[in-house]
Amino acid sequence: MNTKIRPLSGFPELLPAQRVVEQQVVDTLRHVFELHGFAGIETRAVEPLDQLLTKGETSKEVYVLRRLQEQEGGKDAGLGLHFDLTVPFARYVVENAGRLEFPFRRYQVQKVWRGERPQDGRYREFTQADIDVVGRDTLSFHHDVEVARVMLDALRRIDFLPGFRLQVNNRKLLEGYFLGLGLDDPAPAMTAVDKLDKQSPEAVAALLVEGGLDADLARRCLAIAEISSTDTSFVQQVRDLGVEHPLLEEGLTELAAVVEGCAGLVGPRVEVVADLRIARGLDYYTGTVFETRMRGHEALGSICSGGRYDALATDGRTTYPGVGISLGVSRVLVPLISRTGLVADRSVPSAVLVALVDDAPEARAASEAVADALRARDVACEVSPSPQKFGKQIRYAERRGIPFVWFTTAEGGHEVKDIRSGEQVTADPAAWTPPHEDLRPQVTSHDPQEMTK
RNA sequence: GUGGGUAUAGCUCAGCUGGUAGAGCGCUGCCUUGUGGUGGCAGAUGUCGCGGGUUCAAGUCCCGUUACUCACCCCA
Repeated sequence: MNTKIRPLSGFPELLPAQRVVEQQVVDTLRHVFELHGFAGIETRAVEPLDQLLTKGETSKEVYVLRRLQEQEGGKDAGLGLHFDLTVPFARYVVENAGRLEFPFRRYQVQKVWRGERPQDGRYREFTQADIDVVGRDTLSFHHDVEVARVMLDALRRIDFLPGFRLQVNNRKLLEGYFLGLGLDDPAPAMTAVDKLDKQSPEAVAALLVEGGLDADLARRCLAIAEISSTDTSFVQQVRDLGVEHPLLEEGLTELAAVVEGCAGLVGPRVEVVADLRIARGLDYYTGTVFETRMRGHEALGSICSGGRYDALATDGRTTYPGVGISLGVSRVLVPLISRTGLVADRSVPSAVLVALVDDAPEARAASEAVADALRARDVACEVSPSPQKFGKQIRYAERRGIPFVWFTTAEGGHEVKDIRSGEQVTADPAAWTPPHEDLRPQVTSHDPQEMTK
């Protein structure tokens, strides 16, 4: 074994049959995003460091750019690889505000980089798929509902993935509740409540008491976090806690609207729940917040998150409020691929291998002519690399998952063989087409139970 | 950044209290002189992560190191 060449932790790479899965996911996302009228953009991979760090405390996670052949007095410092797509997008909006139409709706599928310690489902280089809607000065609330609906629509169409549970909350609701309880600063209570996912209520309550709350108040803070419902019944449950505050009312109304607005997309693979624990660590969220769990893989954490941010982008005079949601493409796929063996049924696009009779140039030309005739009708195919025995050529196809092998007979006739069934029939290169399902690589869930669980 | 685990063939792994390396799968060839898959036969492949130490002798014990991995933190 060559010890010098090893995988780099946190930088996943896929084999061709696995890459097909990722490509199909991205294709579907793009298709659905465009169906909903979102325009695609791509931003540069690097941003000025100060821009990247406006988001807060994550400075250590940014990869700083440095040239290996640095000139004297080189001034490359100050650039870093972006660690999400929201911050570069906010910069892009401000930079191009004069040339964009608002509200501006865009999708963006790109690699991002984070210097965190890698783990299952956590990578240092990974792909995110974002959709956001940004307004100038104001942005209607109904876009909060819209981005959730678009993402759910996309996810439910990727039918080889397990089911999802979208968990929604609203920061106004939490903040209003905590203010209504009499807390001076609701922020610590919000981050504490967010930890209920991993820590026991007792531990979180202890955290709050450490922060200066008395035990009873801490308990009341946690009371709201225990509430969740797949319909709007959470509203009454919150009211029963007997806390009043205008912000709380606003949050309740908005959250109820998101739950109701997404109801039409709920189905066997899509669940929507108002979960009042969800607060999100990032501090720029101001209203709606989303997290998403993948059924059977809850330990991965949220695979799709986002929310409302009222002031992420500003040029000092104008602010551009937005709402968006971000799917961790790598977080969804890489664990699925390695755990359940999710792959396409072939490692090449070819639906047909055109066999080669002998080494003569005319033989290759004849096979290429067949291949070109097939390609003219969008049938992906390739000519056999060498005129081995037909058994070997068939095996070449089989190894790659190519379903059909094309033979030209000595008399100039044509036959095509389905190597799965062994059936071989005469065929016309100018007319024959494989069944629709064999035209492109197919992805099927390795474990069908995953989908219906 | 903090703490634990692991490192042997392409892959998954075995190797007991130290005696110079194995299995399954995969791969190559032949049985099968131009139609694969099943079956039979034959075959190839390892600086046992790296460096040092103990020992007559180290894959095995000790130290260091690197990588991978899991948990915390944080997040997609």
